[in-house]
Amino acid sequence: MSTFQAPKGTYDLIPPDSAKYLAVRDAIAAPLKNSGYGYIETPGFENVELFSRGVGESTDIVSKEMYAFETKGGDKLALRPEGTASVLRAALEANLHKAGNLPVKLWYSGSYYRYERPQKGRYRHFSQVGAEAIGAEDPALDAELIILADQAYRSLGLRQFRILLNSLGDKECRPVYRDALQSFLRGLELDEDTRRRIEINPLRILDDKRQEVQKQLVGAPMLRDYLCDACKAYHEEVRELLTAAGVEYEDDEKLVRGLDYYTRTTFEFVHDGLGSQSAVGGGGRYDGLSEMIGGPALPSVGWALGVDRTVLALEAEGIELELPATTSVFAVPLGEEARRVLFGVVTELRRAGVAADFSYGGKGLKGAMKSANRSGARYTIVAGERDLAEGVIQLKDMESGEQSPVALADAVTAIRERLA
RNA sequence: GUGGGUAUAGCUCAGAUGGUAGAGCACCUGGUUGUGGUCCAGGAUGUCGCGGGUUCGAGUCCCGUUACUCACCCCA
Repeated sequence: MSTFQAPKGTYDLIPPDSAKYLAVRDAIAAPLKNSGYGYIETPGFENVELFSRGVGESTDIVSKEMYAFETKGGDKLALRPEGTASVLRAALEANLHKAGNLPVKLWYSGSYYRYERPQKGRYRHFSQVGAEAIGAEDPALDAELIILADQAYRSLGLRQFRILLNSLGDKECRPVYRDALQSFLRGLELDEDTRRRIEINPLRILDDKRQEVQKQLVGAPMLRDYLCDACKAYHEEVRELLTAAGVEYEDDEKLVRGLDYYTRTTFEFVHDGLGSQSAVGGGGRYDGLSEMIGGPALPSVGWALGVDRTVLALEAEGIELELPATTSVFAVPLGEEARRVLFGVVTELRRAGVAADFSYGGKGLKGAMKSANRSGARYTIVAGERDLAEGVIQLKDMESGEQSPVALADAVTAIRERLA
């Protein structure tokens, strides 16, 4: 313990748990890499205006939770609270949409920042893997993304997650619904904060978790009844494609996302073993976002999955990922000469692609063997004066405890054969 | 931002009614002067979150404070 500790709402990823995070990121990315998505990396901070216009001034993310600051040069920046606006900005800036190959499909992995009260599954610095398909209006694209997320979760062994699906309508039909909903909500008994939300983001009130609120929402106008024919047909096609792919989902008319840019298809992946922060991933279509940030019309769809929450979900289901042992061979030297010789063998092994480690710090044999054991290595190589005089090193199988001499000259080859 | 809970060894936690601390695991040493994991024997470890108060005496009671945590809210 030093004088300092990680700031509120943040945590350090340390071994051995950190290996799980790497594995989860890889597992989520794998289906994307396999489906035409290219990797993109954008800065950790952006012009604050990108988020206030893109994500929406009315959202909590922008109005209350953004780490915004001014630089010495007077630029107004913000740590990114989400990925979609940045990725779209970068794609537009690089003119990826003009290369004549729409949709532009991108995936990313990184850290995001929101100033919130921390709790289980909710941190001020969190990690997401995301995917965006920019510049095409095609229900198959919406379906593809949902299917790929489903595939990612299943490849990790997760089973107890649900996919919630809804359509938010488009710029034709949503405003009509919004008016109807507002009229309805204004007649209810609600607290001040919620009343304010009627005016800025009425749809959000639908998924308020408080029972006294939910009771009053009985009989509220439902978006489904207001969807225009185009939105209805589009949504129906997404549903059919998912069903044909064998992906199970639940229609949830109250599913609303907290970012203003979403239109039409919207979905959320929830896990019931996580307590309050049950959404492990979410996304949807954002056909208007490009124009909102000054670009051309580019209908797009995307999602982001929370790495931290996915790890929590794995723990909730009691899933242990099968992670390969980090070290295959551990070297234990006895004496100075052996130290030089075995260090050379370790270097050769590593160059040959074998995960090898060495007993550093001049430990005694007993302590060095203990380190060998803790490393998880399948084999330990031991050598002292006696062995070197005979031109051999001892190769010990840590599982069986059996040990046999191997000629030093072809030790690397012999070890590789054993490991194969 | 609002409400609840918790804070004791590296970790997980026990310490009724106030009498200055304990377990399990982990760790270290030895049994094995060239062998880990198992087994046996032994050992070290704490400003009891921090500050103040009550008391002859506070890990225990009271006040404050900080951190953590869960829920609301929000969302990945």
